[in-house]
Amino acid sequence: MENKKDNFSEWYNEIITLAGLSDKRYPVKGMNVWLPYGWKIMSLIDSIVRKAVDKRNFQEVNFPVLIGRSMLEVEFEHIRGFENEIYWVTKGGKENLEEELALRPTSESAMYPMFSLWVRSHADLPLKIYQIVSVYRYETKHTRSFIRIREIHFFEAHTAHATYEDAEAQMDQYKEIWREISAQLCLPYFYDQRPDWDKFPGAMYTIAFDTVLPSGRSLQIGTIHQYGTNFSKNYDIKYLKEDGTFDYAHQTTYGMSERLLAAIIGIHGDDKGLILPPDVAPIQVIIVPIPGDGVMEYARDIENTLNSINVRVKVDDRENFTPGYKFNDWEMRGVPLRIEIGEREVKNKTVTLSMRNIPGKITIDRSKLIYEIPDTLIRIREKMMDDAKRQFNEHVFKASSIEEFNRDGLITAFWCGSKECSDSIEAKTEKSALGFMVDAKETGKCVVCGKEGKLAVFSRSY
RNA sequence: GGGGCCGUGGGGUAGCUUGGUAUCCUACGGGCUUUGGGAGCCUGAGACUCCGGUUCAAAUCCGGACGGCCCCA
Repeated sequence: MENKKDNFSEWYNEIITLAGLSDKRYPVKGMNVWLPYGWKIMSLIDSIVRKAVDKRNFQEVNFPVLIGRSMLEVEFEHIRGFENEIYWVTKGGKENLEEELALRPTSESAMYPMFSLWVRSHADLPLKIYQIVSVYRYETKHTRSFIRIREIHFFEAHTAHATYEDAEAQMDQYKEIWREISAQLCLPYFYDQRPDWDKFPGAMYTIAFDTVLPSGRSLQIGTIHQYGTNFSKNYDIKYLKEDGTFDYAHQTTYGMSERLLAAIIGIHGDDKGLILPPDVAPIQVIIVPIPGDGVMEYARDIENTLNSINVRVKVDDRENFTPGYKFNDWEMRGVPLRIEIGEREVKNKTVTLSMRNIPGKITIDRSKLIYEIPDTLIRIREKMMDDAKRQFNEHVFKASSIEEFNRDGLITAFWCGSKECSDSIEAKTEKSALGFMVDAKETGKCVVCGKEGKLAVFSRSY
């Protein structure tokens, strides 16, 4: 297997193939086939996301994939941000369509004409919906599994509120949701506010959640957008206030994609393969029997016990592979915890545990399983988060001059906010401004022009 | 838009300079023996991107198409 540290890109491609996550041989460029194991992981990620938003009163919907040209081309800057990457459906059978239809690149223009019908009065607000669907973007750049593709597995939440303050409160709630999700996925991140020229087309402002992969390049894994009334004015989403006057709704969105899976692969994996956070592992505990008297019965019994406490467990009962092969195979697939059972364990009424991310093996009494296994899965998750944070911090450098930008990773530095200074940095270092760090309070002199600036983060990004 | 590199079984490759039976690893089917850290032996099936040219003969040389990758704008 490729060496992760020195050949990250090759390692990344190889592990996706070996672990059976996705098959990129599908003969349409930029469109890959989700394989069973990869799709299962993605589905578990989705269910974590669902749980986090459902409990905050979002409701799941499912909009059509096709959007009429007239809906999309409502006259304002939103469409211009996407016009070069839209797939158009122009024919039905042999006939040209009267109105061309777009495959959604994102769903504002599909949803907001409906919002306009649904939102009548203040009693209809807040409106909080989401969907998890494919979106389509004709990427011209180099495609890369789960990172840059043309059919994207996408989560998008959309809200409408009575006031700007309510919409701002929603922005804060998004951050809370993200804290919850990122803890389960063991992903460290920065919040930063995108520069105006890089915000979501049509938004007032955009805040991104950025992480960094071992290559030193940053990866945007989530964005939240404050729309204010930019969209509601164009899609005519207004409501009757208590005083009898009308006002436009204030809107926000939250977007994430299969890049979450890319981040999990890239950040946690090692030279043996994937390491999956227990919360998204299709198999949390793999039981490997070492053939012998009574071993299979004992293994099945333990499987039943773990099933009964909702641990995702499987016995590897394949007969044509040796235990050693199975150890390596499941380590490559990232299973967090392995139980080994042979005649020794049967005789002593014990099990032997091996954690994917902690060296060594331990033996415990079979009677303690129902407490020890859930605790161990939590320990594994905590260790993964600690390791990921350490790795993240090793890729963050504070720079007080442009010369210090020359390292692989995220660079934090003071910046005045001007496009000229960001362009100048990009020309010299290949790194560009991701944005101002949202929670940083410090001020200082811009590393390019010396004017008063705030703390910003720069990187070469995916 | 400009330039460069590359297309060989499912995956990874050798062979190409100097034309002649296509190599090895892995994965896959069958069989026997194995199983506490990637088992062994036997056996089977499987490939030169396409079109044209040169030649007795093309994976190899020439031209073109298609596809992939990289760099620059």
